[in-house]
Amino acid sequence: MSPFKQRVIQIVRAVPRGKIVSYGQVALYAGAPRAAREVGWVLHATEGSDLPWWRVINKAGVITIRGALFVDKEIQKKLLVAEGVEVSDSFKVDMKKYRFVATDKQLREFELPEEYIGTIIRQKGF
DNA sequence: ATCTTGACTTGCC
DNA sequence: CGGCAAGCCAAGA
Repeated sequence: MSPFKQRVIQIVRAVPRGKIVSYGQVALYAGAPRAAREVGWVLHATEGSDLPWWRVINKAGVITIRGALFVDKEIQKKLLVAEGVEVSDSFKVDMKKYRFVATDKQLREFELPEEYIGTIIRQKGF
């Protein structure tokens, strides 16, 4: 398993109940700012594990799950609603309200280079 | 090695 | 807002 995958898993696990992160955000925390699509790939590949994959959606706050065999938008919506996250009929979530932002301490636990953490902190919006 | 395919993002109308 | 093209990068074929 690649280090990237390991980090993605670790990061997603750090997302608390009722909170949401975007793929790009996870990619950023994982040290690969432009690897958002790979995050989706990793989640897909780890289907069946205890990973809270449903807390990862796209940046616009929309559930964009595609072509999954055993999971679909409805399932994900249900899982989120069960945690107290409001999901609209068009599968949209209020990111401003539910977005999870990693603390400095957590970022350090992700074992990223010190200067890279500075880069992340400098990033205001995603 | 080369080409296609995404559970994505960003920028430009 | 909404649609579209390009960018990105790992996996599979």
